[in-house]
Order: sequence, then structure tokens, then C-alpha cells
Amino acid sequence: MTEMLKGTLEGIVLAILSLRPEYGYEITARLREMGFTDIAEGTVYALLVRIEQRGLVGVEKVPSEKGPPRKVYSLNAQGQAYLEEFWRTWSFLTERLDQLQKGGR
Amino acid sequence: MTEMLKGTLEGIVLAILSLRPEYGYEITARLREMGFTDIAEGTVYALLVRIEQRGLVGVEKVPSEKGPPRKVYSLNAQGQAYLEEFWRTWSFLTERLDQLQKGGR
DNA sequence: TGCCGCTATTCTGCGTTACTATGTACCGGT
DNA sequence: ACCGGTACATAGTAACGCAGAATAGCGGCA
Repeated sequence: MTEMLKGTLEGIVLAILSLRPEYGYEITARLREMGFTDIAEGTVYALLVRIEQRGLVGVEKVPSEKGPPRKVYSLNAQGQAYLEEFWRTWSFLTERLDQLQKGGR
Repeated sequence: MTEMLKGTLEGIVLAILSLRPEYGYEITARLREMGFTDIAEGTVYALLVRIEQRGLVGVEKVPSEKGPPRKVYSLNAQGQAYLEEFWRTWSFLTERLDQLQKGGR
């Protein structure tokens, strides 16, 4: 599982952010909700740093009532474009694999 | 793309081998046929070595009319089981991503 | 006041994997 | 004797997710 997540997790997080801006801890919780129960927190934060540095998301610091300030991430235009590219690649992959799974060539 | 292939390519190759035994060069050609045009030969050979060492496939050396002897790989029982596990994980992934793509949570 | 527990973020070292690039070997045709 | 296609192999590099631990801020409780 962990190996199959490589590269995909990034798209998943971007897709989540395309619905609404969220912060790291919240994203992790949402992933767990979705069934990705064993994704390490550290993984998500590292990923967020990466996509921020690549300019796919904007960040806003928001004070929290319970804990240190939250870093709220939101998808920007570049991130949106990247996400669409991700979906194209994903479709390509699923098409090939569906074909394989259905035993045919 | 290259990152999304990680872990997936292994399943793809096992799926190909589940249809019929094949050798490295042939597998590479088949991948290219399928549209994975930029997968390096070295990648496939390295992967074949890995799955052989993990005991997922059997190997038989077969002389070739044109070139060095072929190493023909075939899926064994353990590989079959692993492939099924792979499909389960894959289904899990596609379900979540379909949901995300359809704008839902 | 001091400690615990929860929320929230960050960092380091590690293992796995695919890519690039290169090298080796064997064969048939000219 | 050479060349191109067949077939396999390996060394180095980079990306990514994981485990584990550390840090910071706040509220509640004794």
C-alpha cells in the first residue's frame, strides 16, 4: 500500500484542498476518515511543505483557540492546473489497469 | 507520472505475467504497446529481479534464435496471492479517488 | 502553582522504488 | 569483419512515505 501511495497522496491532498482550504491536522483527520488510517502525520506535513514550495498552494496563518496557530492551505491557479494534470495521469493509469484486470489485452 | 507508477508498475507486471509467462524484453515491449512509452528497460529488469527474489515468480532460461538466452518469468502461487492483494489495494485507492474526483468527500 | 492531555506543527534518518546512463553478450545479414 | 537488433544487467541519483521524537500553545484539574 505505502508504495502505491507514492505520488498519489499528493494528488489526493490537492483534491481535498480544491474543495475547501484546510490545515494540516485537519487534512490528516480527513484522510483517516476516508479510510487511509495508517498515514503518518509527518508524511502529510512534509507533503504540504513540498507543494507550498512548488507554489501550488497559498498559506495563511490563523490563530487557534486550542494550540499553536494553524497554517491554512488553499489551492491557487497553478495548483488547480496541476490537479487537472494529475487527474489526466490518473485516468490513463486506471484505464490500463482496468483493461489488465478484466483479463484482456 | 513517474512517481505515481511507484508500486503500481510492480502490480502491472505481475498482472501481465498472470496472463502468460514472458521474458523481460517482451514485457518491456508490451508495456510500450500499452502506452507506457517512457519506461526504461533497466526499470523492468530491476523489477523482475526484485519479484524473483521475493519468490513471486519462477524463472526458466530459454535459448533464443536471435540473441542471448531469455529469462522467462511465470507467476507462481505466492505471486498469484500477492497479485490478488494488489488488486484489493488498487480497488480501495480507486474508490476513494473516484469519490474525490466526483467532487464529494 | 504545577502537571496532564489534547491540538498542531516540525524535523531527522531510513528504506523502497523508478530513472538515467552505460555496459555486456549473442546472433544473423551484408 | 562489422553492424543492428535482441536480451540482460548494474551503478548512481532523486523522490517519496514512514517511524519516531521533539516542540509549542492552550485548557482543565488537583
